[in-house]
Amino acid sequence: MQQEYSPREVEQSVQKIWDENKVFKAVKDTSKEKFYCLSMLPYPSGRLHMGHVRNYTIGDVIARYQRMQGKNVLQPMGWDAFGLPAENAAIKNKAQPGQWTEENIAYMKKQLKSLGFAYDWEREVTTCKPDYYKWEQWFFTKLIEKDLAYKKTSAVNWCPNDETVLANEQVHDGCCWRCDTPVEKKEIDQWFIRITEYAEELLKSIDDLQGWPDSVKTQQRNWIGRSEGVEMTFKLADGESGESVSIYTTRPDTLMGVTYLGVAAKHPIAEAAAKNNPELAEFIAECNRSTTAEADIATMEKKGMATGIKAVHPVTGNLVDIWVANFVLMDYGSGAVMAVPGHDQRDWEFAHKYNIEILQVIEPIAGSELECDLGKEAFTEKGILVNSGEFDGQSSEEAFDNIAAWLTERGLGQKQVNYRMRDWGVSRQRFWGAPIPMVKLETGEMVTAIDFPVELPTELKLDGANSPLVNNPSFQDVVIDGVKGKRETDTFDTFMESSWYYARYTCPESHDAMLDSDEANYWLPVDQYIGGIEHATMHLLYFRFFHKLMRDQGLVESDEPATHLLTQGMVLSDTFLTRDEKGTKHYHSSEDVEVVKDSKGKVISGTLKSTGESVILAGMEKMSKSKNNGVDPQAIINEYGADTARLYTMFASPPEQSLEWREDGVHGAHKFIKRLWKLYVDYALVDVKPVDLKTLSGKQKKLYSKTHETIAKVSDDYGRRHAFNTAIAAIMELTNAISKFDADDQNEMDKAVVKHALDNAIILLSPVAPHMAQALWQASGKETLIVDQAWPQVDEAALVKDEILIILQVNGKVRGKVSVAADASKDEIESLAMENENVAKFVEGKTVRKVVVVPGRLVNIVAN
RNA sequence: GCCCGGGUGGCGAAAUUGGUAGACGCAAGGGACUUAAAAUCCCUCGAGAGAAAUCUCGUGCCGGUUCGACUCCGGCCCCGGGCACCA
Repeated sequence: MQQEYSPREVEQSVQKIWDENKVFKAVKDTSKEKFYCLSMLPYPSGRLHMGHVRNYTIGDVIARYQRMQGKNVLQPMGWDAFGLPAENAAIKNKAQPGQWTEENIAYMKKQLKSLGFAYDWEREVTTCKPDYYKWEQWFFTKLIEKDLAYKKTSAVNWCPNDETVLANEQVHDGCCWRCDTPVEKKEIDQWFIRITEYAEELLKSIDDLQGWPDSVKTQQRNWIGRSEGVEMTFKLADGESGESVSIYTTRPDTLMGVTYLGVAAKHPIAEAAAKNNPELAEFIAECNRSTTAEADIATMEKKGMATGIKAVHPVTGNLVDIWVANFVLMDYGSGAVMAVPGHDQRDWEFAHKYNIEILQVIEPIAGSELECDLGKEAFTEKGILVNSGEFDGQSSEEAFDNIAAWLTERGLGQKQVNYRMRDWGVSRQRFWGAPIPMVKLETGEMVTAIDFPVELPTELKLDGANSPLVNNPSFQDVVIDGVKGKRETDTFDTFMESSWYYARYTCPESHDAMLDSDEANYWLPVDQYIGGIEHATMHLLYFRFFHKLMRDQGLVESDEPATHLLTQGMVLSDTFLTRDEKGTKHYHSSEDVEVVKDSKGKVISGTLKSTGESVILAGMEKMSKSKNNGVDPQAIINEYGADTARLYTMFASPPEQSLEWREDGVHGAHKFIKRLWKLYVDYALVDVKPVDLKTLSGKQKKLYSKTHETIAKVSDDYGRRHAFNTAIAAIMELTNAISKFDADDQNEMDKAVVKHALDNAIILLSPVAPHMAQALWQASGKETLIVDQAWPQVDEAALVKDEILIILQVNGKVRGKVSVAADASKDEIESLAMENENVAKFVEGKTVRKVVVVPGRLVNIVAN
């Protein structure tokens, strides 16, 4: 055994043992409790980043801990291999996206292996391979059969110059990222999956997700956005051609306050009105010069223009103007809204701007402190109806039901439950994705493909912005039952692949079915899912939805894909920038910056090493290429080893918080490993007798108790709290106690207590730093692997305390401390408190009003 | 704009159910070892006052509840994540 810690040698030799013995191969075994530990699969962008290291270390610590609890653990890994970056790289390098992706996977796999994660690599899934996506295509055709998938028109970002569809990411300040042309909205035919059919179940079963964070569950509830309201129609005024306008409102009680209707620029009424109205046509064109991103739409200036068309108020018969409004979306609801400026703030602002009548139809309940001044703002609370004819005097709640009933009787509307969530658009006009398995026959009929996979050509001709699948006869031309047809050239949204990969891991070798139900139902649901908080709604909702779809297809039995979820925070790092004459920002790597610290060590300024120019300290930001503040995990692994990288990322902050990367901290983690290594090697081959609590001396008992307190703390932190940072802090405390313990070479029991503490320290640390723990384990002569070692049991007797420290307070302020027998009575504690000199000083001259005794903790004397 | 988080020493953080604010670590300062540096080891380390005991202040800001608030409630400020074609 080496006296000095050498991570490179240790890690290589330990990884070799794991590989050669297939230590992490997972096999179904009904005699054991299973534990499926899953980290979100990476997009193969080229190299691992620190976010990956953090995500996968969290998963690995949990997986190894659960294995040592005796469970049959499955921890797989794979690649979310379709996506936009491969297309961009392919166009840039004039190469095939598949080849670029494969090279990235090979490199990143090597990096993952060097970090020592306990993956069963035999289950590796790569989503761009036909044997994976063919089942997704097959499944889509099942959804078509059940009418859970359909085609409709929907808006995309369109660059009129390049004549191509742009992702939101490819739109910069409303313009195309390539040619800077202002982006327009364009309606095109696309495929959708009816997630709204499952909205109610997706909402209700959130309550069953007890192991999911509340923040994610709340975000999902709000995303689904269930509301109860009334759907109703406004007929167009006499003499107007066209149909009626359908709207939905959650406030039918304010119906009498409607003074106008708002419709989307793409609404048929708006388009019809624009035919003879060039000014309106120009306004509609202006509305279409925007992106499809909701954040853009919600923050843009609210604008509108009257169409000149009027609708009839269903109750009063009054005529109300129909306006085109840029904040009404065609893709959401019916593309029209009723506007009540008296009781909706956005409508109020719009009415003010365009001088539209503002009516009060709700007043505050008598005696309430709410103010209603429609000259200042809308009154949006519920209250009592006024100016509402036969509904006057009713409460908002009563009027909701009565107005709904009134409309229902006359066939003008009815109560309806609505969801904010929209159907899932899965069409992408891209070439690096799974082809959507649909065929348009020459008869005009749209049919599902019958042959799977519908394979993506491996040699794609890239000659510009358009998809090489379009106008590509060798891909598109097909004959189904003797009828010629052309294949769909859109590919699937990559969220499709990442919605079911977790199930495929359970049976990656299943060649005649999407899933092998025996395997899937043994391993599923996932017991612990780990990934970034940024996936709280979209991915994690599609993931839940797909599981229910697969259940209803008879592929799995459970209702939810994962029982526990851990969402890890981002990895941030120092950002440095300079500005040129134009004010353009230039980001600089920390390696190129010389920092200046004040006397307390706080960084106060910095200069560029090359030119001496002073830099702006832009604070901690998410590591990214664009900010030039990324730290390459490979450099850390090369310098300090994988165990240090793992230890630092687990110690620096709790997993759910963002992690601020500091090289200094990495160094500190490395120092701790070296210290524990040194302590251990001296004792590695010391042969000791078993420890018996009853015969221990005071100092021995203290270390033995500390050992068992640490076991209890670390077990709880790993298993229940996922507080890896405090678990490591506890192991550090134990290590400090070991090094302070002055063992007598001649005292057998001294050595036994120290060895006991050291053995436990490395077992407890092994999920985080598995290589060094295994190497030390071997060094002490053990032939089994530390990962197969049973997790240590707490000796409860060692936790029993004879004396307890009691805090003495006067009026809530600490005035002293006293050690009392663990079984001291309240009265005894109270009198001990009164005897304390400092306490007496503060009570003197005052009357004791009350004494609060919290057993085992404190005494608070209230006196004045 | 809407939804969800977060804000504690010079820094990362801890305080698990309302009960000692700052565990553990980094940086910094002092010391030991060394020709020297690195490495390692020891000591100090929220601010202010004091020789010390100890006292006062202190968890983004303002207010409230409580014997007692980092923790609960109301209002505000700032930072981050998401908003449906980045993944």
